[in-house]
Amino acid sequence: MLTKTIMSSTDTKYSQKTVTPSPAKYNFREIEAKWQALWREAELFKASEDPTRPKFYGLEFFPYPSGSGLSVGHCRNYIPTDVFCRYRHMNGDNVLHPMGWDAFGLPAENEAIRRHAHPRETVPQYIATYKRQMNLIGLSYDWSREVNSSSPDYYRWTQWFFLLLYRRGLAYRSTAPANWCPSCATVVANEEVEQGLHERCGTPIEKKDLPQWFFRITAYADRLLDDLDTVDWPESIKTMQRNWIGRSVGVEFDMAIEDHPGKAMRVFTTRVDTVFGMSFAVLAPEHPLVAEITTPEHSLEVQEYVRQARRTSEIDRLSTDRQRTGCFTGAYALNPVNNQKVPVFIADYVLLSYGTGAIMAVPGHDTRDYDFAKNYNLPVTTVIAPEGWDGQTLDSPHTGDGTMVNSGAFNGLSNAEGAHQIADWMEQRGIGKKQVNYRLRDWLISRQRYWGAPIPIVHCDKCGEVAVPEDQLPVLLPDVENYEPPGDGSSPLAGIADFVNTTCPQCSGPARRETDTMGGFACSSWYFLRYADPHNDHKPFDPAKAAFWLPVDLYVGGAEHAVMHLLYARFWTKVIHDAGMIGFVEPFQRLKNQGMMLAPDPENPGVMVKMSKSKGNVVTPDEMAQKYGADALRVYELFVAPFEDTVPWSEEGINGAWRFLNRVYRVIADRPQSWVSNWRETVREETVSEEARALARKTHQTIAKVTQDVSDFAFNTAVSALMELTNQMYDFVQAKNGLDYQCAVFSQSVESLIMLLAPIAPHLADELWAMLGNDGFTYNRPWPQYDPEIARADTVTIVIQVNGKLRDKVQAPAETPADELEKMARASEKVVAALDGKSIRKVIVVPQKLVNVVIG
RNA sequence: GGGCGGGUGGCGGAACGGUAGACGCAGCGGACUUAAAAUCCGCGGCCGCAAGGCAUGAGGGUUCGAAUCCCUCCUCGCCCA
Repeated sequence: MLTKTIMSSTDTKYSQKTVTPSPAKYNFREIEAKWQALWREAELFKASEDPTRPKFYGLEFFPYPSGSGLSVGHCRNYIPTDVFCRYRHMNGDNVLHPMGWDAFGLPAENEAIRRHAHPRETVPQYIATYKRQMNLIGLSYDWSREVNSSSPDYYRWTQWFFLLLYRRGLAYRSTAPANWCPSCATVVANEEVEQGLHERCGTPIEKKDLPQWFFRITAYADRLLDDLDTVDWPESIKTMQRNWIGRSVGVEFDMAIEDHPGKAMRVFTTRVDTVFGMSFAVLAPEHPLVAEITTPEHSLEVQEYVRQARRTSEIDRLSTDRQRTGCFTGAYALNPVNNQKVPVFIADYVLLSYGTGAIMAVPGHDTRDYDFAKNYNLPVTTVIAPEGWDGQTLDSPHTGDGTMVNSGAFNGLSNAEGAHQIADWMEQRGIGKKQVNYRLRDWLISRQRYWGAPIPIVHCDKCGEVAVPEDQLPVLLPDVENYEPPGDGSSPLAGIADFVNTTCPQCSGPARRETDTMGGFACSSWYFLRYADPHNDHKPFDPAKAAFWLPVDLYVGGAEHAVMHLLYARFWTKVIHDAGMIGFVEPFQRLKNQGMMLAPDPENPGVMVKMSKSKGNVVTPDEMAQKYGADALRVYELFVAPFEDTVPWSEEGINGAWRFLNRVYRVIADRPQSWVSNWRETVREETVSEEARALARKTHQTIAKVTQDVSDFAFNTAVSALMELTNQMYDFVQAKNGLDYQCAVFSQSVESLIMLLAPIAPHLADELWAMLGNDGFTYNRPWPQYDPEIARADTVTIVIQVNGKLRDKVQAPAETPADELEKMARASEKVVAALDGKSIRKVIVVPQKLVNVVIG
């Protein structure tokens, strides 16, 4: 009886209860250590830059090295990307596959504070662990290009890019209510707020007015949207980005306020086609106009409502299953298209931060307005008639398309056409203006934290805000013992006099340094460029080198970064392009998101949850490499499910992968004498027997299948094809009855299997290749090519159906013509039996596949 | 509430509109073994002695033929609210 226990990584002795694979003949520990050393010695994965060959740049998301190290869950990203890079190299590409560390930022700092250890100490330790684990599972990184975002020779250039954005008017400082995380004691970007909570620590986000640095990403909103059409990304990620940018086209217009000459409320609407159906108007409670237009008799009530709204989170305010509340201001506004007087309300479902913070309300055609109107007994007018409308007021809002009614001169038009005409008409008469609105806000980059790149700005009483000259970069992060955030909204750097006090680069007078640091997303917005030229002391990168390697051909990481990192990196890329440093506008050509790895939740038996240190259900690659080998871990992670799918961890599964590798090892290593290195010269004349032809056919089919599957990221079916080939090689060997033999056909299969397996289980592949007397690494061998002639089946099974139901099967030569197949089907006893007096109405023939006899 | 994905054996999963369940895990039977492990061979959706029938979340539709395409519904996951 096999039972599994998860061992701690320090426990090298197996308990009696664990699955203990017999070492058999496949000594993976020895083999893997040996080949990893040889690869390192040969600098095998150092990127070559041969201009006569194509380039391939494969990259994983910039990892933040955490104290818990890598789990087998993280490997679902690294292993497939590694397979792909190795595959491209065997196809003759110059391959760049670099790795580095997103070491600045909140996670590293918070972890350091929790452990009472300085990030300067902990980060290098964590990096060493990650690096050791990555090498342990055989990842093919060019470590000579390793970067670390917290190192001055890296963040010097992050600061350089900050100044580039600053010079181009894309970085600015402004005081605005910002998302404040009280637990992290810093402001954070919109993108880091999830359901009103800080996505890093789960603390409810508050609003705080502080002077903050922003990047003007909104200036690039249209390009960020449009260029999505040019990249090969999962459609879901593109949709998320489009939604996040949230472009909406509409009309902005002013409404005069009765008894307040000169005052107007400006509203934004995406449904100007419904403007004739306006029955009231709504201001956001925080709107500055509220105080000015509220009549004395409504003043108390309005003030109370505003207080309440300020206390309510945006999530609640926008929630659809909440009662729509509001409060009448006593004021009236004029609808400019028909001069109708409408009451002005405040309501918390209107947000000051979106559009103009004021809306026209059309209860006939908007659900929220409708709910509100019902609560406050406001009139509902139908202006877009659904098909077959009987002229009665509808008892639910009609939000779809229709024909315009009750809309003056525009009656009878389709609402789509009406929207255009009304917008034009309003523009002509100077009433309104077409306007594009975005949900996207500028990117808040300031952090009141220690562990980040200091913002390279100096504040001078005389000169104001002054950029630190480029030759004075980097602005070094001071080495201090105490870096806990003071919590009052100032940065820990603000308390360090040596850092703060400086001279103005312009007038040389006394000045103060900016004490905010940049959020971690700045570092990860350009690291993929640095890998092209990681040691450049004069520039962030040499444009020629960037032109050679970029854009990234394949970018692999978790879908959780769908918005933040990917949007920011795209933005910086466009800015760097506009500055003339690169020739492309999208950094990542092809994007892939791996699925999560789940593990049992120790607190809820039977429930699978994401593997995490806090849950205590982490399985490490170290344990698995020790027990089954890195190659088995790689095979298992590739085989278990499609790359994008979430899967549960299973130790039985990796045991199966290990068994497969043993079968591969034995089928080759048990009969080295059967290997003929010159099989190419004799293989044709040898494939005369049916079994030899079958093996040759299977081999070439497998080459075709694995090549296609790896290109498509369908690693699970690629592995299963290799298993099938291995099984058939055993069949072939058994047919040889254990005799000593030399065989070109078998050698062809052996070599193909080794090479197809090389990106997947590289240690074993190199070992087997060397065992057969060959020199060098499989990494440097050409990828096998298949011959469609040999791969083609010469006999096929033809399925015979009657009325679409399977009735019989016959074997036929692949090239049997359709009329011949039909004859065979009509002759089938099963067909004759099914006919039973009925007549054949039709016969469908699909050559090489089936015949369907339709009777009735 | 909206958007995007999924629902196929005991389990992970295969399947250009054309033999549903490849490959693997677990299971069962056998060989080898003093015994076990490992390995090897074989069996395996459900009902039925069989012929055959029923099967890809449920129900409709298109088609000679649907896991696959269309509609309605149920359900799970992710993202946005």
